[in-house]
Amino acid sequence: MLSTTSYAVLGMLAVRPWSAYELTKQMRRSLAYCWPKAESVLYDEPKRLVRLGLAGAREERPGNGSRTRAVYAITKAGRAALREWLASEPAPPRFELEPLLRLLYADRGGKRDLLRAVAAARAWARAETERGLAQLEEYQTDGGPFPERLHIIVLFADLCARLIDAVEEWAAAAEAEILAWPRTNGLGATPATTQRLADVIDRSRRLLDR
Amino acid sequence: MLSTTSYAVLGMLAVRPWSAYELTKQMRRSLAYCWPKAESVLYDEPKRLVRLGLAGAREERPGNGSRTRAVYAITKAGRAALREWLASEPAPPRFELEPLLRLLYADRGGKRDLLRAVAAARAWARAETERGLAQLEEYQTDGGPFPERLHIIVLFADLCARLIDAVEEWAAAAEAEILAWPRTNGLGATPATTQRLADVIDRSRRLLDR
DNA sequence: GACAGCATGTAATGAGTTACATGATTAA
DNA sequence: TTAATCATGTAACTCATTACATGCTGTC
Repeated sequence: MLSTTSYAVLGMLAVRPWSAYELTKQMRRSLAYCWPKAESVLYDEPKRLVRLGLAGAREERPGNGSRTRAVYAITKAGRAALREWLASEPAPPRFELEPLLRLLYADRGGKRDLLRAVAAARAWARAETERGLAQLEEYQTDGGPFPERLHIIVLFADLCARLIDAVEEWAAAAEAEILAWPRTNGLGATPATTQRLADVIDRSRRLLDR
Repeated sequence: MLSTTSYAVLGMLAVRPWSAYELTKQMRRSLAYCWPKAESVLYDEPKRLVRLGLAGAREERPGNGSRTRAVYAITKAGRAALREWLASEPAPPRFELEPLLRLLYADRGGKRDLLRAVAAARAWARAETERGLAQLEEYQTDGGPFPERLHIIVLFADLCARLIDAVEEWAAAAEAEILAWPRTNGLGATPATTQRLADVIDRSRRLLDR
C-alpha cells in the first residue's frame, strides 16, 4: 500500500531526522542515483508517513526567528515497516535513456541530430562523474557526513560510477562510428556494425560463462 | 505538449504500421530497454496520436473472421513532428535501481536481506543477458526483422549490454564483499571499503582525463 | 465443451511533475 | 533597496500502472 518511494523517504528518516528541504539536498547526493524523483515528493511523502504513524513531525523555528518548518523523524512503527520492506523482494532495475530512444529512431533525422543526442549522453556522463568524484574525495579525506555508513556508501557509489562510465565509454565509441556514417538510414550491416555485433555477443557469452 | 512517451510510440509507427498488440510485442524487444512503460500505454497513446492527426487508424479484420482490431500508421504530419522532436535536446538518463535503494538502507536490515537484493540484481542481469543474446544471434544469422536498420540496432544493443554487464559485474563483486561483512551496520571504512573507494576514484579520474 | 491462453481493449486509481506562491536572507 | 537566491510549501494536472472485461482459438 506504500509505494517504493515512500520507503525511500522512510529510509532517509531512519538515518536521521530531516526537514523537507534538507531531504531535497540529500536526495541529490544519494537517492537521485537510484530512485530519481521531483523535489515536491519530499514535501508530500513525509506527511503521508506521519498520517500512517511511521514518522513524527516537529515544528521548528530554526535559528533566529525565521520561518518555521517541519522536521520529520522516524517512529518505532516506521522502523518496523522499513525492516519488513527490506526483507521483501526488490523490483527489477529500469533504465530511462532518452538519448538511446533518439538513436532508435535516428534514421528519421539527420546525423547532426543523432550526434547531438550522443553528445548529450556523453556530456551528462562527464558531468556526473565530476560531481561524483568531488563527493568521493570528500569521503576519502574526512569520511563524509556518515562515516559509519561508508561501507554501504562506497559500494553504492561503485555501481553508480560503473553505470555512468558505461554511458561515457559507449558514447565515445558511438560518436566515432557515427561520424563515419555517410547518412543515418539504410546502412544495415556495415563492417563496423558486423564487428560491433560480434563484440557484443562475445561479451555476453563470456558473462554467461562466468 | 506531447510527452516523450508519445514520441516513443510515434517513432515505432514511423518504422512500420502496427496494431496495439504488435506494439506491445515489439516494445519488449527494443523500447523496454530505454523507455520502459506498461503495455496499456500502447493502447492509449496511438489514439491520442490519431486525435492529433499524427497517425491514422484502420480497422482490420485479421485472417478469418476474428475480432477486429485497429492498425495504426504514421501520417505526413506525424513524420514532421517526429523530425522536429529528433532535432530537440534530449533529457538526461535516469536509472531506477531498487536493489541499489535497498543497499542504501541495508544497515537497517540483515545481511540476508542485502544479499537477496544483490542476488536479485545479478539474476536480473543474467536473465537480460540471455534474452539479449538470443536476439543478437538472430540479428547475426538472418539480419532480424529490420536488416536495413541494423547499424542503429547494434549500436543500441551495445549500450544496453554494457549497462547490464555493469550491473552483473558489480553484483558479483558486491556479493563477495558483503559475504565477508560481520554485520550490516557501523562498519565504516573497512580495508575493502578503503580499497574500493580508491579504485572508484581512480576510474573516475581516468575517465575525466580522456 | 471446457479450459488455458492469446488478442484487444477500458476504467479506476494512484504516483509524479510542473508551475506557482510566499517569506527570509544575502549580495550588489 | 532592489534583485537574486534560499527555504518552505501547495495545487493542478498529466502520466502511468493495475485491475478488470471480453471475444476468439486451439487443445485435451
